[in-house]
Amino acid sequence: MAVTLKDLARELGISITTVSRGLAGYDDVAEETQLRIKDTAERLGYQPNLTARRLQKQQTGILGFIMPTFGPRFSDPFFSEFIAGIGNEAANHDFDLLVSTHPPDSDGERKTYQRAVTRAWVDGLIVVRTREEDARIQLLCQHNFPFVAFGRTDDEYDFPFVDEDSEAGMRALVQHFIDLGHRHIAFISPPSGLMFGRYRLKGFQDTMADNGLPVPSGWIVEGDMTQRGGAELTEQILALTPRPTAILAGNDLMALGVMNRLQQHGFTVGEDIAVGGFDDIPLVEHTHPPLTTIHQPIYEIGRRTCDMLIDIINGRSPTNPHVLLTPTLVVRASSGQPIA
Amino acid sequence: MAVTLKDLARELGISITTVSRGLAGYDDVAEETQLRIKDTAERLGYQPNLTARRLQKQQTGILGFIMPTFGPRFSDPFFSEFIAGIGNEAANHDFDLLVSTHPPDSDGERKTYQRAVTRAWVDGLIVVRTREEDARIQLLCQHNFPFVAFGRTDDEYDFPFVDEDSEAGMRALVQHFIDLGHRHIAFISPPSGLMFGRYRLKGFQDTMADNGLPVPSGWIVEGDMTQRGGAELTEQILALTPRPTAILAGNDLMALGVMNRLQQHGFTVGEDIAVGGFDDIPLVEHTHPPLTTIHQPIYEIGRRTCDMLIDIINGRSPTNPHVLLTPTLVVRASSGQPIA
DNA sequence: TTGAAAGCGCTAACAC
DNA sequence: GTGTTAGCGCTTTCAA
Repeated sequence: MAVTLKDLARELGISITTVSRGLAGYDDVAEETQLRIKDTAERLGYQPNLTARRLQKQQTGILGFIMPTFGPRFSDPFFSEFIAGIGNEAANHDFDLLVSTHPPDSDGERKTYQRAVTRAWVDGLIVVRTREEDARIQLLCQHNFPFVAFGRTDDEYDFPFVDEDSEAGMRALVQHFIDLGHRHIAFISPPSGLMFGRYRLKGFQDTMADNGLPVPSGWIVEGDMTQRGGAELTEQILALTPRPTAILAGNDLMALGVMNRLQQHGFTVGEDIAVGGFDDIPLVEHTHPPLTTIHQPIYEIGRRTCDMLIDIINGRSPTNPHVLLTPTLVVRASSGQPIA
Repeated sequence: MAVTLKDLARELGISITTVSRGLAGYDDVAEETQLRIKDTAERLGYQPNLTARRLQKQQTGILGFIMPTFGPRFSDPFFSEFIAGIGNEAANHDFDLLVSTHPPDSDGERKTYQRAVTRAWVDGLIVVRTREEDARIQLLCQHNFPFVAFGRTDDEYDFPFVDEDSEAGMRALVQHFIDLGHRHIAFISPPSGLMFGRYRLKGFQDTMADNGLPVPSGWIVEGDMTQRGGAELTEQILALTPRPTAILAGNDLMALGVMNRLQQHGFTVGEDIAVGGFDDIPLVEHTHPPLTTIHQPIYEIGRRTCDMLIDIINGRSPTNPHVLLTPTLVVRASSGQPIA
C-alpha cells in the first residue's frame, strides 16, 4: 500500500541505508544520489512510517493531556482554549497531542497515568488543576517521567510548572470591590482540594483582613465551578444579614450563575448588587452586564506549558522551570459604581 | 528501563515466543507455563510496548480529530463536549484520541489530512462541521480512508455519517414562535458554506413560507457563530421596520449575544422581544432568561460517531451508516408568552 | 507444547 | 560515498 524505503531502494537500485540517509540530508551521500533519491521519493509519494521511526527512536512524538472532567456535559471553555494552546504549540514542534478525559481521582485516571509511566505511550504529559497532595504528580516525579503542570502543589516535590498567581489576582479583585466602597462581600470559593482554589480563597481572606473587614461564617461558601452551582448558592447568600452588597465567585462560570439568579430575583447587577468573577473566559465580555473579572491568558499558558514540556523531552532544561504569571484585573459593568 | 518480553523470557528461561503466546492466552501453551509467565509478568510489571505492537500489526490504535477552529480564543462548548463523547467511547475500545486544531480550509488543515491518508498516522478520522463541496471528505473518500463525519454534504460521495436533522429542528423552532403569534421574525444564519447552516436556514425559510409569512430582504443576516457576532448583528436587526418581535439565531452562542445586546438596549427578552437559539449548550439553561432552543445530544453524537468509526476500522460494516437524529424543541422563558 | 526465525519500516554503527 | 548488519519490541508462521 504505502511506499516504503525498501520500495525506493529497489526502484533506484541502491541500498535502503543510502536512501534513508539521502532523505535525511546527510552530507556523506553524493550530491547527485541525493537528488535522485529525493526525486523519486517525491515522485512515488514516499512518506516515512511514523510508527517504525518511533520504535527505532524510542520516542512517540506524542504529548498526553488527561482532562479532569466531571460528567459528560462539562463545558468549561477553559479546556477548549487550553487544548488549542498546547495543540498548536505541539504541532509547531512536530508533536501530536493525545487527549483523554477522566473524572478527577477516578480509577480510570489512575490507570491512565500508570500507563503513561510504564509503557511507551506518550513522551510527556501535561497536568492541569493541581490538587493538594496530588497523587498524579507524586507518581510522575517518582518515575521521573517528563511532565509540566499548570499549577503548583503543596508537597515537597520540585517539578516544572507554569501557573498564574491566583492569590495576587484575587487580591486585586477584592481590593477593587473594597475600593468601590463594599464592606459586605460574600465569596463562592472553588472546591477545596484544588490548589488554585486555595490560593483564590486565601487572596480573598487576606485582602479582607488587611482592610480590617471581618468575614463572618457563612459568607464563604464552596462551589463546584459550574454555572448551576453558582446560581444555587446565590440563594444561600441572599439569605445572609446584612445582605451582601457584592458577591465574588472563584471562577467566571459560577459568577454567571450568580448574575442570572440575581436577575431572576429582580436585582440589577452592578447597581443593587455587584458581582465579580475570575478567569475572563470569552463569554463574559458579552454578558449583560459584562463581568468584572481577572484575566488569565489561557491560550498563552497552554502554549508555554507545552513549550517547556518539549524542552524537557528534548533534554534541554528549561530556562525557568517555575513560571508564575500575574493575572490582570478587568473592570466591567458588573462591579458597578462606587457606593456610599 | 521498561520490562520487555525479552526480559521475561530470560528470567523464565524460555523463549520470547512462548512468553508472547502465554500472555496472549493461546491455548497451545502448557497451563503451568501460562501461570508462571503471567506471574512473572505481573511481578516484573511488564507492559507491552505499544509502538512495537503497532508496527507489527500495522495499526496505530489511534483515532484522529481535527478541530476546525478560528482564532485561539474559541470557546464553543460544542467541542469540549464532543471530545468527551468520542474520547470516552474510544477509550472503551482501547483506542486513543489524537486532537489537533486548524482553521477551516487552511493550509495546515490540508496538510494534516494529507498526512492522515498517506502515512500510518491514525487508523481513522472524525470529521465535523461538514462544508459544501467538502475537500476533506473528497480526499478521504478518494483514498478510501476510514472516517465518519458528523454532518452530511451536498456532493455525490456516499460516506458514513451521523447527523442531526437541522432542518427539522429549525422548523420546530420557527413553528413554535409562529404559534406564539409572531409574524415578524428575523434570522441570524450560520456562515454560508457550512452544511448545517444551510439546513437551518432552509428550515427557517420553508417554515415561514409554509405559514404564508414573507421574509423581506435584510431579515436574514449571516453570523459567525460567536456571541460577539450575534450582539453586533442585533443592531442591524433592531433597525428593521417593522421591528421584529422575535429574533432567531443559528446557534446558541449567537442567541446569547442577541439577548445581551437587547438587554443593553433596555428590552426585556421574552416580553418585548422573543429570542430563540439552536444547540442547547449547557450554558443556556441558566441564562436570564433561560433560552428557548433546540436540543442536540452532542455527547451522544460524539459517542455514536466514534463507535461507527471503530466498526469501520475493525472491518465491520456499520448496521446503519447514515444516522439522522431528530433534535427536540426545548421551550424556556426567552420565547415568552403568546402575543396578540 | 515449545522454539527458531522472519519480518513490520526505520535508523545507525561500522565496515568497505 | 555506499552497503552490510544489527536491532528497536512485538507477533506469527513453521519446524521440531
